[in-house]
Amino acid sequence: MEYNYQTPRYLLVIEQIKEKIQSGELEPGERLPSEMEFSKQLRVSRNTLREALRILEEENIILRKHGVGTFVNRKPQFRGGLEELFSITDMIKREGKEPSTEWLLTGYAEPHSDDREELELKEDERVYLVKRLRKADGEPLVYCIDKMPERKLSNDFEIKGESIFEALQRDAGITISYAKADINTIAYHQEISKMLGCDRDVPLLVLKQIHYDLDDHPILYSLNFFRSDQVSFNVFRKRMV
Amino acid sequence: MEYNYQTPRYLLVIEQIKEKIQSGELEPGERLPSEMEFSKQLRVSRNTLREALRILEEENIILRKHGVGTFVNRKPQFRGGLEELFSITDMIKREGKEPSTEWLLTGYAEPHSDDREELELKEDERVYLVKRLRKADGEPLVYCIDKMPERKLSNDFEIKGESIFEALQRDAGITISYAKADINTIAYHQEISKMLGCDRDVPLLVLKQIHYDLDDHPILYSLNFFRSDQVSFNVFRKRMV
DNA sequence: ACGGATTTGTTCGTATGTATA
DNA sequence: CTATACATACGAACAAATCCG
Repeated sequence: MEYNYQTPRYLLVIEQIKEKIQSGELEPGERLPSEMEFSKQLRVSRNTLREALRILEEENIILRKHGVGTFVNRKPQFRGGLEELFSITDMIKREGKEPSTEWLLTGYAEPHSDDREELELKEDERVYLVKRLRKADGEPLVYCIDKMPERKLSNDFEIKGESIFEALQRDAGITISYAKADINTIAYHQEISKMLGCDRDVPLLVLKQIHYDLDDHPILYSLNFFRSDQVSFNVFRKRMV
Repeated sequence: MEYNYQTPRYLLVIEQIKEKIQSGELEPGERLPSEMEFSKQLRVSRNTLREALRILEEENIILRKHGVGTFVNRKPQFRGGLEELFSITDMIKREGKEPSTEWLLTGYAEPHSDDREELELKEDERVYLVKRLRKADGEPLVYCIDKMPERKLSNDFEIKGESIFEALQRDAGITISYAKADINTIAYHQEISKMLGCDRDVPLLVLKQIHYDLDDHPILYSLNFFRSDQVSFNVFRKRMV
């Protein structure tokens, strides 16, 4: 066989695969054909294909799993700027998707030790607890736990189908002014991962926030669990010298 | 046996376990005794112990793995504020630990397609590539990949043992002024997780940053992979109405 | 709990084109 | 032109991880 070394064959294979992804022939998350089959399709040796895959993996375009297969990487499509308190509703709308919320639980509950500390609760004070699953076009995206100190709320405080910020404003006359956010990640959570409908190998981004009112009192303690294959956060960072 | 129902027994068990963690008898990451054995130790039934564990898991103090065991959760000890461009060295020093850096690679390399886009590279332009492993008291904490466009640097540009910001300032007269940061997470990375010495179930926090100079030109493209059991990020978020 | 099938990971051997001294 | 080194390309065999009945 004669070779044309103007451009090496594995580079051509890389372009072919990228094109298949661009054109939608290979969708994010989808499995590529097995190396054996794919190499026949593309009319190159398995080794040449593997060299292409090696580079695509380095470029973070595909993900290879030993004994399982090779997959097109999903890129997070929802992005939230962290400088501002973003509304998850807006984040979803910005992507042209339809936001919806599944209300799992509302009502008073006993606080955990964390809650007591973060919300500066008094002895025996309960919290108003809200658990929600928020979706984009019906696909679960975030699981939200929100807690508010009982004493800050009116007796008949209730939330139904509206934003928590709005309910606090209307029912208790409280304006949220800022929040301290903490970002972390967990590998997998039995319940939460299941509710979000994501596999064992999709970690969750955890956004833990304490919201304060205009008088710097802690009002709202939020835990948000985002699907990390759908969401990323971004920040503008200034250099202070 | 007579019971004292002033406080239910499982709450006492919770306190006992928390105390063991506080006192250091149980260390973060350590496995608790099996439920059978532990319940004998604490002189309660396995069910009572399980009720305590259920709550501790809900409070995120322990982690239970089906068929494996129960573990004390590690709390991230290193925290980085995202508003400012923090130095990882400072982040480590702030915790009273000794920072050190293992230089894995420095030199020119071919850019990936991402690099080309983010750094606005010219055709055939290479990047100066730095790979480092940064440690606290000898323990790996972050794996860093940094890339700079060739054309912005002097011919004899070289980095050895100093900060990249300093080297850019000294050798190329470039001042980094701000950065756009993107936060995400990946479940596991064969090489990187191994280098950081963390298990399959510790995800990595990924901080992807593009740094700009005073003229808003992209100068430095950084990928930082943090051990998520050691590090968390925090931000102060203002409400814009 | 086990075995077999599938898939990726690794390492050989071999051959050819390109670049350089 | 030769000798050498290197990157590219193909094929084959085996190891290791995973999946499924």
